[in-house]
Amino acid sequence: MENKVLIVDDEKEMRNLLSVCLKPFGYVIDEAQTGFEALEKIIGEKYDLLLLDIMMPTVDGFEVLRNVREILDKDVPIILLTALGDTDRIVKGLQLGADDYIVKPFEPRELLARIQSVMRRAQKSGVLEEGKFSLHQLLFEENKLKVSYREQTLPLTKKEYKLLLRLAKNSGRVYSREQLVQLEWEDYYEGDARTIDTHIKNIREKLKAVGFTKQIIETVWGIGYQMLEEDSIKDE
Amino acid sequence: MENKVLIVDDEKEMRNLLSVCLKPFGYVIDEAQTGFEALEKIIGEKYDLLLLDIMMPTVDGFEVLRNVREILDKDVPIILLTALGDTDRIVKGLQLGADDYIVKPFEPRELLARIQSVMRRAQKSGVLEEGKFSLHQLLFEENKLKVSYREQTLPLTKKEYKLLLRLAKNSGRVYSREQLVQLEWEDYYEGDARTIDTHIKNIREKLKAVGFTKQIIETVWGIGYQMLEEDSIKDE
DNA sequence: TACGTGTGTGAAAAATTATTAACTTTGAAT
DNA sequence: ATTCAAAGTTAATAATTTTTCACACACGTA
Repeated sequence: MENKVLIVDDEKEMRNLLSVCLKPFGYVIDEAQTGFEALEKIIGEKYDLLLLDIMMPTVDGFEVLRNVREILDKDVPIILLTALGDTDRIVKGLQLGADDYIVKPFEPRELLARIQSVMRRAQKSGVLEEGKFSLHQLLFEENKLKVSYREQTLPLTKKEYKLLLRLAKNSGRVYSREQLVQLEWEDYYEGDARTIDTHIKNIREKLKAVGFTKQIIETVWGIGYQMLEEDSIKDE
Repeated sequence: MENKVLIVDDEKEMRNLLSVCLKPFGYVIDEAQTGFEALEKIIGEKYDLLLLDIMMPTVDGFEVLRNVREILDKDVPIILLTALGDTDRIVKGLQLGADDYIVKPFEPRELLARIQSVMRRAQKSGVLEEGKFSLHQLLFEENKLKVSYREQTLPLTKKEYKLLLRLAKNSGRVYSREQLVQLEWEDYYEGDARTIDTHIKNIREKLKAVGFTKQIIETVWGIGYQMLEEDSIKDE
């Protein structure tokens, strides 16, 4: 597989140096001398990595970074080229969404290591989309411990979230209060299982608060609670 | 695909009735008259579903249920056959790990619906194994919001968990305090980003408390924090 | 319809978690 | 070696979450 790298730096020497370091490892190099040129190239082509000098005349690295992240290519890995000790710019760059930075002058070995690391991560992050699912129009994002309905996030507490997640992941299954308490609470729980009632109540309330009115958490009289299955026409 | 069902009931009539209900839908039926016989059969063969009468002489349904769940087949779907209004036994049964129950006398239509529902769930639950990963010998179980090291669960609070999860899922990436605060906290956060320091400290402490001594959360001086990548030999 | 339980609900109490602030230690740069 | 700023640490305070309790209400049964 061929990785295309765009080197953005106003100094020709630096571009050459980077280029020489990378070519032996099979990277396909493209260069831009100004921020403006870089943006043009990125519009025209899909790169696998950007090596971006911060300090350049007119359109500087931040400008490029911002444009790329906001419009052009939200996900391309970006490594900043910075001057030694310039922590202010590094922090700013990382905050703008750069993936990593490297200080000039750099060890070729380190450059390679960082590039590989960043690109490895970029590949993983595609898979990172897992853990999302939706049920009854509710969107569950497990990575963020977030449940939302039409863009509105439910402000769930930890226990509420766990409870709702379990019910959702096992929709259709009936749980007794005792089971829920044992399953979700660390270790063994001595107290009153009716604390579940209160949590259920609060969850239902928070659902209503975002405009979600369907009663998806059902009370099973004498037994406990269950979340309705997606397609269920209430049985019994 | 052929689904094998074991019907466990001491009354021949009931076994026949169930059998007649299910056969037309392609289920392959096997029967056991006693709890003991049921256990023998389950040892000898893999079933896709158990229909289990609770009240039987000698070895009752609970006994069978317990044995199956603890030793023989932890995951086979089990539907209890119970008498009307016998909520005590139903609750106990569900607590012992039954998936559902049906009261005698039952509607064939309902029986079928419940069977299908339970089996659909059983298939899903295989996929439910997602969201587990490990890093540096730490086991992350996103479904349970749990992180553990050698079977010991870290008693993390919600924010600690989120923080650790994010760092872990993006190991190698450096985050500034500001980024972490924005990413993990709902809405916008006005306060001091150094609250992150305290959280990091507490996480590190909890890691030590379970005997995990490697320093995987690194401080990047002047910038923020990062989790080491799995295989990284500390660069720079 | 009346009864005995099981559940919904609101608010107080208890417990836990998150943040802040002050102080100590560490690291980088001169 | 000295200095300054950043990070570690601790403890107090603030905020939130969780549990409990009491009472109202609903459900199934006689």
